[in-house]
Amino acid sequence: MRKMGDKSVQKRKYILETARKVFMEKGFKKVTMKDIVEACGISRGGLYLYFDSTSQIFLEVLKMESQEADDVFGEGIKDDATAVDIVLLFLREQKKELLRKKNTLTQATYEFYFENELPKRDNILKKQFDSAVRIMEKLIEAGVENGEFVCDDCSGTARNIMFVLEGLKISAQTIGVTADMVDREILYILRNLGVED
Amino acid sequence: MRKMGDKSVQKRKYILETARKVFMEKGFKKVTMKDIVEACGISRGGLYLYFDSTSQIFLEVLKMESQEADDVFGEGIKDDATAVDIVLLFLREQKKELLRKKNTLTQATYEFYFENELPKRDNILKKQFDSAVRIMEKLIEAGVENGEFVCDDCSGTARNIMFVLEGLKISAQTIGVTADMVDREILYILRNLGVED
Amino acid sequence: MRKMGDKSVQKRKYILETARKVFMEKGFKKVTMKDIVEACGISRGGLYLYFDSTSQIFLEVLKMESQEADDVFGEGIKDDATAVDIVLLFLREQKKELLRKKNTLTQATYEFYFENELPKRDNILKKQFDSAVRIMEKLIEAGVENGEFVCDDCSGTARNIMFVLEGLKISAQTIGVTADMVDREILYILRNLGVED
Amino acid sequence: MRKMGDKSVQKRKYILETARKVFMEKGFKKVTMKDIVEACGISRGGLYLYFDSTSQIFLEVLKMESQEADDVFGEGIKDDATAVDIVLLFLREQKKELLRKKNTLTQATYEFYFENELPKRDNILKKQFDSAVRIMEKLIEAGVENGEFVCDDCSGTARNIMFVLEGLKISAQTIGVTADMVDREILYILRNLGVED
DNA sequence: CATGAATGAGAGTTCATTCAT
DNA sequence: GATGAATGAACTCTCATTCAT
Repeated sequence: MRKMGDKSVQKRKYILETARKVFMEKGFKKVTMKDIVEACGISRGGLYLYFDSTSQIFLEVLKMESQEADDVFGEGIKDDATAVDIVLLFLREQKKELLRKKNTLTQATYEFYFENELPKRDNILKKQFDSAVRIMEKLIEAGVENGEFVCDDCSGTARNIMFVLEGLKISAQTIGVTADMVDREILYILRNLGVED
Repeated sequence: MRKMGDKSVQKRKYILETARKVFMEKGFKKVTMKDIVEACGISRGGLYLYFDSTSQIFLEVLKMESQEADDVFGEGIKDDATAVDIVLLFLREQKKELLRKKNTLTQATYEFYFENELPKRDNILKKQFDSAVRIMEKLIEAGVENGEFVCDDCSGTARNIMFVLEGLKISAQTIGVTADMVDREILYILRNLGVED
Repeated sequence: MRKMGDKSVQKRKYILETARKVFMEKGFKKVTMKDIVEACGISRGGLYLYFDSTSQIFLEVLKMESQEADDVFGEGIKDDATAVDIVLLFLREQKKELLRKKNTLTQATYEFYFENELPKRDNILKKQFDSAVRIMEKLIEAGVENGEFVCDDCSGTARNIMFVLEGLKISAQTIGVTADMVDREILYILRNLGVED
Repeated sequence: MRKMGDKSVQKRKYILETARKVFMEKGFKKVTMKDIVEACGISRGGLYLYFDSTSQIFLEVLKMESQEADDVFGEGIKDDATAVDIVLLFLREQKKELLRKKNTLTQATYEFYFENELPKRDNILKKQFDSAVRIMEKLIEAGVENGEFVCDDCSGTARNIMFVLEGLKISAQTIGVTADMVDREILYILRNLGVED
C-alpha cells in the first residue's frame, strides 16, 4: 500500500463514488476504464495512478458499500419496535430496492462475482448474506420469545427467507418481478411465521 | 430466415451445440464470435452464414435447451410414483444442476438477461419459471389430496419453492453453495409441506 | 469467347438488364457481386459462370446501352423537322436525363471511368462523346445552310455545346442543378446560334 | 470538438496533408482508414483520436483546400493587368490543373459528392462554383466597360464558361482531354467574348 | 502527481471467390 | 450448367495500457 496524502485519499474516494454510479447504470462487464475516466473527468493515466482495473475498482466500491450499509437493520428503528415491525421494515426495504432496476449495484455485483471466483474469505457478498441470516435468526428468536412469531426452526427459517429474497432479487433482473409478486412472497413469509395479516 | 438444405440444418445444430459448450464454459458476455468459430472449427465468415451475433446464438441455444428440457418433471417417473417421490426427484435434479458450477448455462443465462430486457412474451426464462410454478402447484395439490402433503396455499407454496430454488441457483454462482446447504433447504421445504423425513 | 446456347444468351442478357438497374440505384463502386446475385435471384456461383467482376458486368451494360441508345438523335424526328427542332429535341432529352438523379447510369459511369483508365479505343464514353459532337456539327451546319442558325465555327460550337452538357451533367450529380439552370444554359446555347426565342 | 494543444493541432494538420496526398492518389472511395494510417506512419487507434471516418477527413481536407485556394483569381495579378489578362491567367490555371490527372482532388471530390448528398449550405463545391461564377461575371463586366470584351449577357456568359470548365474537368477524368482540346475551348470562349487572338 | 497522446491487440463484419455436389 | 456453403483476407472501430512531458 502506497502512502497517500489527504488529497489523494479524497480523490480516491471521489473516483469510487463516481464509478459506483457508472456501475449502477451499466452493470459491471460493460464498464470500461474509459467510462470511469470520462465520468470522473480525469485523465486516463490519472485513473491508473489509483486503480489498475475495473475489477479492483468495483471491489472497492463494494467494500465502501458494505461499510456504509451495515445498518440496514439498524436504521429508523424505534426503541419500542416489535420483532414484526423490524422484520417488516427490512422486507419492505428489500422490496423497494428489488423493484428499482437501475440505481442498484445488484446486477453489477452478480456480473462481477460471475467472473471473479473469490476465495470465501474475501467474498463480501457471502459475508453480507451470512450476516443477514444471523440477524434475521436473532430477530425471529426474539419474536418467538415474546409470542409474535411461531417457529420451531428459527435458523432454517431465517436462511430460507434470505434465499427467497435472493430469488426475488435475481428474478427482478431477469424475468421481471412486480410489486404484487413481492408482496405475495412477503405475506407468505409472514404467515409462515404465524403472523396474521 | 433463409431456406436451408438438410446439411445446413445439421451444421446449424452442430454450431448451436458447440456454442452451448462455450457458453457453459465462459458465460455469455465473455464469448466472442471468434470463440465460437474456433470451437466449431469453421471459418470466420462461415459462422455469419448462420448467425449474426452471440446474442442470437445464445437465444437459439436457450430455445433448444427449453425444448429438450421440457420433461424435467416427466423423465424417469414410475407409474406408481407418489407426489412426494416426484417432488423429491425434481428437487434432487435441481440440486445436481445447482452444484456443478460449470456445465450449466445458468450463469450465461443470467448474464444474457441482464443486458437483454426482452419483452415478456419472448422471455423464455419467465415462461420456464411460470411453467415450473404451475406444475409444482399441481403436484402439491395432488399430494394434498392423497394425504401426502399438508398445505393451505398450494399456489403460494409452489411459487415460494421456486423462488428459493432461484435464490439457491444465483447463490451457487456468487457466494457459493454446498451440498449441505441445498439439502437443508430441501428439507425445510418438505417439512413445510408436512412431510416427515 | 465461350460458345453459348440460346438459354445462356438469354440468361446473360437477363443478368445485364438486372445489373443495370442495380447500377442505376447504387452507382458503380458500391455495387457488389452479392448485390447483383441477389437482384437476379441466382446463385453466387451462377453469376461467375457468366461474369468475373462488377467491372466486366458494368462494361457490358454500357455496351448494351450504347447499342440501344445510338438513336438519341433519330427517334421521334418528323420528316419535316427543322434543325432547330432537332437540336431542341436533343437538348430537352438531355435536360430530362440530367434532372432525374436516379434512373440514370451517369454516376455509375463516372465512377467506373474514374478507376478504369481504358485505352482510348475501348473508351465507349469517348466514342459516344465524339459521335455526339459530330452529329451536332452536322446539324448546325445544316441549320446554317438553311438560315436557321448563325455560326462561323460549327465544329467548335458543337464541341462547346457538348462540354457544357457534360458540365451540367456532372454538376447535377455534385452541386445540384435545377430545371431553371438547365433552361438558362439551353437558351444561352440557342442564342449563341443566332436563334431568337 | 475536443480541446487540443498545439501539438495536436500540428498533428491534425499533418494528417490532413498526408491524407490529401492519399486522396489525390486513389480517389475517395478506395481510401481506407488503414491507408491513411500507413501513409501517416501512425497507429490505427491514433488516427481515430483525430478523425472518425474517411468522410470526415476528406471533408476537412476540402475545407483546408478551399481556404488556401480562395485566391485563385488574386494570385500573381499585376496592378496594370487588363480583364483579358486576368481571365487568361485563370483559364490557363484551370488548364494546368485539368491536365494533370493525378495530383488533383478532382476525382476524389466527385466521388465524395456522389455518395454524400450534402445540404446546399454545406456543399463546398457549390459555394466554390457560385463564387467563381460571380467573380467571372465581374471580370467580364469590367472587360466590357473598358472595351476589351463584347458581351450582352455577362452573367449568362460567366455561368456558361464555368459549365464548360466543369465539362472539361470531368471529361479529363473520364474520356481524356488533351492540351489541344482545352486550348480550343479557351479560344472559343475568348472569341465569344469578342477577343481577337 | 497528473496529463493525454499514442499504441496495438482484438472484436465485429463483409465480400470476392472457390469448389464439391 | 447451377448451386450455395465455405473460406479468408481486409476493413472498421474500441480499449486497456504505457510513457514522455
